[in-house]
Amino acid sequence: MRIGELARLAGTSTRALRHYEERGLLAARRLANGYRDYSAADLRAVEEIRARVADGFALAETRPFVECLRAGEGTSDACVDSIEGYRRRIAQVDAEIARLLHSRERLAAQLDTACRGARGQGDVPPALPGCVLFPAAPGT
Amino acid sequence: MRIGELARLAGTSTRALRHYEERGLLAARRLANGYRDYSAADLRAVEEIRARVADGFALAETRPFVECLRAGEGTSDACVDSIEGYRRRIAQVDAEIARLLHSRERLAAQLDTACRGARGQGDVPPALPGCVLFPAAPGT
DNA sequence: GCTTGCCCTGACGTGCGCGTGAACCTCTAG
DNA sequence: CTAGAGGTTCACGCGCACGTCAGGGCAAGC
Repeated sequence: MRIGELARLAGTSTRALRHYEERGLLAARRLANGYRDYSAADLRAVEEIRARVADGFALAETRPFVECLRAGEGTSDACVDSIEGYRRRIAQVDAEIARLLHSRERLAAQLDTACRGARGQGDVPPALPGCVLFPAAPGT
Repeated sequence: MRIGELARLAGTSTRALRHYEERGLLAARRLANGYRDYSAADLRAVEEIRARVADGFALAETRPFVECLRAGEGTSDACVDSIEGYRRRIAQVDAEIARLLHSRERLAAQLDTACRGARGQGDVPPALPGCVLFPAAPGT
């Protein structure tokens, strides 16, 4: 198939596919007229890339998964490198979540004190806008 | 005080302070020789900016807080705009946390199936590296 | 006069995943 | 024959918070 069809099937853009090629993640055969020619395996590769990127992997970090695909024929995360990749990414995600939870606590505290001490610019209504009971962070 | 001292006191760089000025967040008097001259109020303003940025506010979004400082003399979040800012940011943080939690679930599932089905490149030891019991996400 | 340390104003570099033309070629249908 | 849809490479733009030169001036000690 050609680049437009692959882009549609993978739910992305032709520009992205060319970008993957520039980064060495995707190699296309060429037709006689110079057009890129992709196979079903390439579609799998692109889906793999998109899936990893959607979970926060950088493009370069998707390389082991793609190479594993090429080697393993069909399944993606059958390689040892993939396991390391998953673990590292999970650790990053956990760190980020922890950071955001702390940040949320600080923000909620600030909102609280702001609501108590707010004088406003001018008249402040008895019920301050946005100072209602506030739900907790997701996952807590 | 001059820019170097302010940067040290606020724990940031002179470049950052000039950047804040470019963005209209910080206005400095000038000495006869053209050097920037800052006051204690400016230090408070910079601390406010840094605190907001540390909690994920964009530079432009710190403006209401800084203006509130200038108006309110001393306290930061006494203005109505601040409350709106806190609420919006908390909503963003919650959305981001939710996104990361979903991502983490997918990653953990992937890691699990990878650990079960891993063939590896070559010999795979009985205990796969990185396939130990894995802790849950923070805050769950 | 020389060094040293601080300050000044531009203005480009960084990281990253593409978006968005420009200018051109290729195939197909009417 | 011609339009139109799709392909090609090249290369700049973007967002954002600064880092990092480059090329100067100012003040103080020796």
